[in-house]
Amino acid sequence: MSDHERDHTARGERTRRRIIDAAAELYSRCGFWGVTLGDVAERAGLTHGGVLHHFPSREAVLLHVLSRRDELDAPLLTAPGPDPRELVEVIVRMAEHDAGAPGPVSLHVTLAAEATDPVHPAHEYFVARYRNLRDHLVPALADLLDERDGPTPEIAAQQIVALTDGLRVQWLLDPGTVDMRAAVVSFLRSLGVAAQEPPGPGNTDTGGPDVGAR
Amino acid sequence: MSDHERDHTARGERTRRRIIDAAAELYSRCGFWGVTLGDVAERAGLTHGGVLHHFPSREAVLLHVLSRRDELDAPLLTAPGPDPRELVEVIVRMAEHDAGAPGPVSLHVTLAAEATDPVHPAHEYFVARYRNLRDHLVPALADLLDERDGPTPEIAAQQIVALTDGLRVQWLLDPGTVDMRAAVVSFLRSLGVAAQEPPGPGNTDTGGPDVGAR
DNA sequence: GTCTATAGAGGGATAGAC
DNA sequence: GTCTATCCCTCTATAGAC
Repeated sequence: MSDHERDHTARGERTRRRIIDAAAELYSRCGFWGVTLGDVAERAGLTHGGVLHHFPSREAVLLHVLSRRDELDAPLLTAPGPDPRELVEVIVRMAEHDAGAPGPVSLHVTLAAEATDPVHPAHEYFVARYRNLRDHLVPALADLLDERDGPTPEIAAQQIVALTDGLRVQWLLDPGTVDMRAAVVSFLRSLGVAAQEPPGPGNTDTGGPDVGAR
Repeated sequence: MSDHERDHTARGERTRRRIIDAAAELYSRCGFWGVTLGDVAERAGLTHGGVLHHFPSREAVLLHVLSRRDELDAPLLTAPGPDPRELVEVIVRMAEHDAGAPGPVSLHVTLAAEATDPVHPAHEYFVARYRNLRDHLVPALADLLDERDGPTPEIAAQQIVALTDGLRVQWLLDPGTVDMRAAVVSFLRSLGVAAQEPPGPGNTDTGGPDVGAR
C-alpha cells in the first residue's frame, strides 16, 4: 500500500469517527427519532450527502454509534465477571464516573427508553445488552449474598441495574437533587455486600473502570 | 344552554378525549419525536386537519396528554403523603399494577427519558413531577427508617423511584426476565421497612392505588 | 366539527460533478 | 471524499369549503 493510499483511508476513518461522535452527542440529547442526517452532518462538519457516502443510511449511523460504544466498554463486557471482592468498588466507581460524564449517560438513557419499542432499530441491541449485563453480575453476587434473608443473585442484579438507570434519569432531569454515588453506596450496604463505611471520598470522577447498563 | 349546544360541545369533548388517548398510546411506543400529527389523527379516526381544529399545535397535544395523566393519578399527588403504615403496601401494589399495564408504563418511561433534554417540551413537567414525587414519599419514609444504619429519607425516596423506573425499562425490553414485584419487595425488606414475608400473593393486578413516577 | 387543498419547510436517499 | 442538485415524500400549519 502506497503512502498516498494509507493517508487516504486514514482520513476516511477519521471522518467516519467524527460522524459517529457527532451522532452520539446528538442522540444523547434528542434520541434517534429527534436527530436528522442534516443535524449529524452539520455537527460533523460536512453535508448530509457527505454522511451518506460513509454510511448507507440513517439507521446505519445509529448502529455504528452502538458498536462504537461497545468498543469503548469492551473491557467490561468481554472480561470475565468481576472478582466478587472488587464488585462493590467497581459499581461505586461507575456511579462516580457517571456523575462526571453526562453525555454518555444521556446517550444510554435516551436510547434505551426509545428502544423499548420492539420496532426501534436498536431494540434487539438493548435487549441483548441488558441480558448480558445482568448475567455478568450474577456470579459475583452469588458469592457475596446471603441468600437466606436477601434477594437471589438474579433479583439483586436486576435491582442494581435498575437503580443505576433510574438514578441517571433523575440526575439528568435535575442534577442538584440527586446524589448518585450516595444512593448506590447506601443500596449496596442495605444488600449487605458493602461495608458500613463508604469505600472512598465523595463525588469524584476517577476515570476508573466502568460497569452498568451504559 | 340548548340541548343542541350541549350535545355539540359534549361531542367535541369526546373527540378531544379520543385524540388525547390516541396520542398517549402512540407516544408510549415511539415518544414525542417519533409521532406525527398524521399518526395521531389516523388512530383517532380523523384527518390531521381535524386534530388541529381541537389543538393549536403538535406540542399542545403533548401537553394535554400530560395533563390528562395528571388527572388520572390526582388521587396520588394531591392527597397527603401516604400513611407510613400503608407505604409498603402502596408501593408494592404499584409494581403489581404496572406489570399489568404496559401502555402507561411505557408512556412514562419513554417521555421521561426524552424530556431529559432541557429543550424538550415536557422537560419542566418531568422535573416538577419527580420533585413532587420524592417530596411526597419523604415524610412516610422518615417515620419508617432507622436513620442510624440506613439511608436518609431523601436518599431512600431517590432509590425507590429509581428502582421502580429502572425495573420498568428492563421489563419493557424483556418482560420474561424481570419480576418487578419481587425486586421491589426485596428492596423494601433490605431497607427494613417491609416484613420478611411478602405482604401478598404473586404478580396480580389488583387495580389498587398507584404511586411512583408514572 | 371535520374535511380538502395548499403552502412552505425539511426529511432521506440517489446521481453525478469536481 | 465531499459537494451540489435533484427526486419524492412527509411534515406542520393555514385557509376555506361543506
